Amino acid sequence: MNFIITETLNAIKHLYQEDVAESVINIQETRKEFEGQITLVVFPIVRFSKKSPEETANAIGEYLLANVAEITAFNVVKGFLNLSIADSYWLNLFNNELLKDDFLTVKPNGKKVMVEYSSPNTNKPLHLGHVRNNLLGYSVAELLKADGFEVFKVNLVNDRGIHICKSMLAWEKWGDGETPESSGLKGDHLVGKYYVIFDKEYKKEIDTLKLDGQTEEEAKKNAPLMKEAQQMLLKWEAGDEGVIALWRKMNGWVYEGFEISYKNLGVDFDKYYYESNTYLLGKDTVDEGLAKGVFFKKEDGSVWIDLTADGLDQKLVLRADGTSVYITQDLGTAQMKYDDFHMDQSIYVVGNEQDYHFKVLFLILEKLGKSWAKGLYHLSYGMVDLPSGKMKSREGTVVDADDLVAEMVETAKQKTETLGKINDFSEAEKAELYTNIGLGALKYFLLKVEPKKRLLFDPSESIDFQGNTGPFIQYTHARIKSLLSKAQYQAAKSMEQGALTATELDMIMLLSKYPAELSNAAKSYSPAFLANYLYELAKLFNKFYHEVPPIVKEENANVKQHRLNICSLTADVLKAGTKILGINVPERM
RNA sequence: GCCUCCAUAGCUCAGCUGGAUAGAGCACCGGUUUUCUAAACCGUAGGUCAUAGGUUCGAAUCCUAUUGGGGGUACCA
Repeated sequence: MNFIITETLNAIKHLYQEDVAESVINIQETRKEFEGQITLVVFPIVRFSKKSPEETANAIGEYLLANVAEITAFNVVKGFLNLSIADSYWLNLFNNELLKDDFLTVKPNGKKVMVEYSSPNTNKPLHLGHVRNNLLGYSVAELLKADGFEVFKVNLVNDRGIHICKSMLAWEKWGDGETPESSGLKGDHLVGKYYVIFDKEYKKEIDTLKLDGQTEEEAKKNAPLMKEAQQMLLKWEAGDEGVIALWRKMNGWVYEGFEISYKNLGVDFDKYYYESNTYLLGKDTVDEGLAKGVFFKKEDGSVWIDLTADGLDQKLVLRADGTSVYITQDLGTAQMKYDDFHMDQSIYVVGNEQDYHFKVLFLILEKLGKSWAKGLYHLSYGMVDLPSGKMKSREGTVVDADDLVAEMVETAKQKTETLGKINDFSEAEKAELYTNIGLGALKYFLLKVEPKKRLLFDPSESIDFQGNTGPFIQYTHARIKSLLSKAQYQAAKSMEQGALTATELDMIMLLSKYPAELSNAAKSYSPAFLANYLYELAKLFNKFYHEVPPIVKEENANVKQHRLNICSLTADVLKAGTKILGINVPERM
């Protein structure tokens, strides 16, 4: 559409002897209720033409009609100049640009980006909140890959700390030797069970202490279980063999469980980092900061940074006893990750409850003069809430990831069976299809919403399979594939030179926007933009499909080839786009 | 208290860097299958874009304040 901008600039120069900036030219798609495809908003030009909007629009319209071959007509509504572009222009665009092999691919841009996501605690199974994180992280990584980046997906596993010791302690006390093998419970669920047991027993102790006259705060601190857990953490840090062995065993169970969950969700990682290896990092960075005068030491020996000039607070970066806090570790880990990969950008996919933390972290790294600090980005996403409020692992008010996936697949199975279209599938093919549809529904449901918005999930209302959903897009793809196969489609340019139907034209315009939509989604780190585009495309295709007479029976070979080309490209775009969302589109469903 | 994010149809969400009469899906009501997959298509209905100001030729969009909700807030991660 660049030629319209150029020609409009020419028009203004010719008509009003003004050289105006390109930003003055405001082009948009023509609204459906008016004639034309491209609309020039003339209000910004009025101050140069010194004429009324209508007069200006008409003058520019006349000029464009006379001087630009592709423009076949125009009309003016208030300050809007609606331009009709020749069908031949759209057909050429379609045949020469959109049908090129590289239409769906972007050249490598030579930049490296790291996406850190998932980052689970090893004391409980994944729940719906983690699912959002995983799908978002995976999808953003794929999005950046599709936009030309070299991408590293990493998972920083929180495998140590007091919360891990809680489930270890509870298992030791009440586990009675239970293992995933002995009870048949998935490893992460088994460990999670003891985390809950700890909490329950801990609360009992608190209640008892409170009856003895202690305050809530005192009781929390003095509860024997908590003291024991803290003892255990000290032992762990001291390298106590028994504790380490137990820790290895239970973490091993969790990893086996996570492996399954990750596989079911279809997410993967290029590298795992473990906090048990990184929790001591960052002290060098603290020294560096002190040497550079970025940090300062208080009388008690604790190290701080003063960010009040930046509108933030004073922040502790090292405790008086020399032990790390969360941010100490993150400073060190950030350095290590950069040393490992030398990436240009680094994305942290972490919930919005940590907005402040990352603001501080990035600011500190910048103040330390890290050249790579400007490439850091916190992809903050909203929590997934239930109608009853926040999900809490300890209280058992969570939607379990494994259960949810299983439910979705089961629903897909029931719906598919009811429709009875795939009775000739093998059992394995059926199972694969149910998985793809169930997960397609779940993934689309979570990804179509802008990341930063909080998400409400009502377990009593099942996720839809109709309308603006994953299965709708999958269905559209399957339908096209079936059509192409019936028509024995062969890829080739068509010689069609006739008139386009309105919907055909809309299809070409919408298809042509794919690269820009992709790139915009990548720049915004928002799979939601892509998801919404794909939905729009599928929806428009279904309208097109319904409107045109059966293509398979079309007698005009050029028209037939042309329409099949539209179908084929639509299927390709849907497939490429959904792949980025982690959704598989079936050939039949 | 302070910081920050959010608020659009009964529900779940779109609405890109300000542009024409604010759009989808679900749910509701009605229609479409001797024609390429009806998980589809077409139609009816549904709105004071939280509220009040401001900037602008023009505001759901930008600014300020207020209300409501989420999150954070110096030794948890």
